[in-house]
Amino acid sequence: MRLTTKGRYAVTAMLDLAIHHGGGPITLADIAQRQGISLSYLEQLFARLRKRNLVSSVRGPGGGYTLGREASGIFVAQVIAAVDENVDTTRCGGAHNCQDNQQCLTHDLWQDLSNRIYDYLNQISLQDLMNRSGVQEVAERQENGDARTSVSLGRLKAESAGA
Amino acid sequence: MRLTTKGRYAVTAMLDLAIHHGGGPITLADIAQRQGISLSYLEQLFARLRKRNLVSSVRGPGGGYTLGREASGIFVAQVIAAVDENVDTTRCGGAHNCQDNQQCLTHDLWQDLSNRIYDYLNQISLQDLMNRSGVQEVAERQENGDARTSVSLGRLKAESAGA
DNA sequence: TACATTGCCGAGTAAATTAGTCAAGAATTC
DNA sequence: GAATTCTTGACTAATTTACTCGGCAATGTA
Repeated sequence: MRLTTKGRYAVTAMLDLAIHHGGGPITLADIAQRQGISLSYLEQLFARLRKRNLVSSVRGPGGGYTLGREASGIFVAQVIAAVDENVDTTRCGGAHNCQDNQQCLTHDLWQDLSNRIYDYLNQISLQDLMNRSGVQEVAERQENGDARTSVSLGRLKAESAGA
Repeated sequence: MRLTTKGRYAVTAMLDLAIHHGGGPITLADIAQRQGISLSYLEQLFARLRKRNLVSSVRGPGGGYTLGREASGIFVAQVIAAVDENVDTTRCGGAHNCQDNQQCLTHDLWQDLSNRIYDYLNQISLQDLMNRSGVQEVAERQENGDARTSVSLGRLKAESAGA
């Protein structure tokens, strides 16, 4: 399993979406501001999330993104896989041609590890994350705007969000 | 836990060392040839492994590397940590300042995952890997030279190894 | 003592990836 | 028709990876 900031950003953004779910679509600008992620970068990530039906979008004023299905049916592994495409730790990507068309010495080790990481992350849903102790507190702090100091706002123009 | 080819190379090389242990030091040139890793790159990795006392070296003709301690006392996590320095999946490296000096929304998730991966890899020794079913077969194939076709030999000059 | 062998070290580098920016356009609502 | 929001694609700076290259240091053997 490749674990990069790309995947982290995606999971964080999806969790933000899950937390603010219910009151209509959420704009990427909001997520960008709350989570301190560049808007343009989020756009790229959400393009991939949308292809996998993990989110659905509404255009126009009042538009934004909503979860593609309920939070309990979206798993962390799916989110990471959507943005990282490459989801294993082997050199060969599951094939056995890591070295000169043969299996390398440590192939099985990485294969096992990949499976374990995947299984772990594939059992944690966004709903599970929401229920965790720390998450609600952090979310509330973010809504109060306490964490929007040094955020890179990208091409965000109006700060009409009040706050 | 950062899992890159760098760490994979290191573990593979260490396992090669463990397999060929007992008959005096092993040269990096041998490992490079058997495992299809660039010699100069191996030198860099082994410099770090040596700093952590995972290997010890002997200079001069007949010299090379030996394991720093017995194979059952060297764990995969230690090898990866030695070459990758950065051994966690959080953005902040265990501190809680992932976002504007505050903890980001998914901090705990990555922290948990890091711990799990670490625990898993920290319980697997080189000896364990040697005992695995596939490893011996692959090692034998490599010793017969079956896998030295398209290897990049780096600055290896003489092929006096006689195959 | 010469020299061949091996490790040791630091600088440099091409390719890939990450983490973005920028600009234009399409759908939708007011 | 104007503002808002998603959609798409091209481009780019910084970083990391996976090396290469060259020279020096230690050591064994002739």
